[in-house]
Amino acid sequence: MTQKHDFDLQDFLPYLLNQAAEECGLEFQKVYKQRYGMLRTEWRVLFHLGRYGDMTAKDICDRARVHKTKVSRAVSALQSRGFLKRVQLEQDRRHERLSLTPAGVSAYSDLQAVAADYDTRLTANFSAEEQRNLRDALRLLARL
Amino acid sequence: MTQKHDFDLQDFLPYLLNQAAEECGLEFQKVYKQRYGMLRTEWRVLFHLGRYGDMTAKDICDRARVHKTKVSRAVSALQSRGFLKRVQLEQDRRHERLSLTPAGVSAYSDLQAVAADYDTRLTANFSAEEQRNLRDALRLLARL
DNA sequence: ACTTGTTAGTTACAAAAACAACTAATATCC
DNA sequence: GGATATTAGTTGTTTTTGTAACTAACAAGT
Repeated sequence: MTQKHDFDLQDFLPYLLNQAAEECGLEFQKVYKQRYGMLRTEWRVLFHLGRYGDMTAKDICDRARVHKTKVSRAVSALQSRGFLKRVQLEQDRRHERLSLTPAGVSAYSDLQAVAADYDTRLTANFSAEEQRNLRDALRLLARL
Repeated sequence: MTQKHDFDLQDFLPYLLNQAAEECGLEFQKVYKQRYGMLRTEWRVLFHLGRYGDMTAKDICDRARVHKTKVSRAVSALQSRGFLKRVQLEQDRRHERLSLTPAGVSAYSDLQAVAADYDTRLTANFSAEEQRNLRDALRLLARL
């Protein structure tokens, strides 16, 4: 019986993407975990608010493509640790505007700098054009 | 106070990689989940054995960079559903050689074809050179 | 032979994620 | 105005993962 072996697992894009994402995520994860005890979704919520300004949990769900239960729990955790505060909107009391506290802003600034650094290091071996092509391709694949 | 906003979250490579991996993994995941009730690690173990031939759990751990507990559970699950069998090696009874059953080979063939198809569709919008560059970059980032 | 160390794999328990069911507020249709 | 549907967000339960401790087999030095 002859096997086909059309392609290698290492050439399968979903697999490759996953391996790369896992490898690249690890180091940064250590930082926000050890320095602030944050989970991945918590860091993402923090980053959204820090980078794009106040918004509701729903906004974050849509922008980051994270399920609302994950965001809900991340928001609770961040609030209980004093990184953000919630204000119910008067015009529609279902929504609540989330905004970072000074501690939140400070954590964001710190982590954002680490992230920027790390990103630079990750792509140090790529030319400017290669970097652009890579990010373009990834954005396309991610439908962002 | 002026914010720096060095970069966008969507330009942060670990984030981008993650979003792309998640998006691209979804569709294929549905297939192996619905068609064979497999988990991600189970599909990977199946693929390793189908594509690269019999090997031990440890070999799979090393090649796929998966923790041994995950592989152990995946192997048990695949075995209990009749997709693979284990044979303890005589020269060293700590090892066991894993090999696919006919049902396992059949599932592999099927899923492998689906994967090949899907990969082709994913990269349909890229030129041959762009595809090569993308995979090269990802392999580099994944340290594969 | 016998302590010490290492390796392959499993098991048990804790953390995190996925999924579904729920509440409360608003919108819509009759 | 009142039943019905939607929407934002939460809570509870089940899967899945991560971590650490464990067993069994072997290796190596003394």
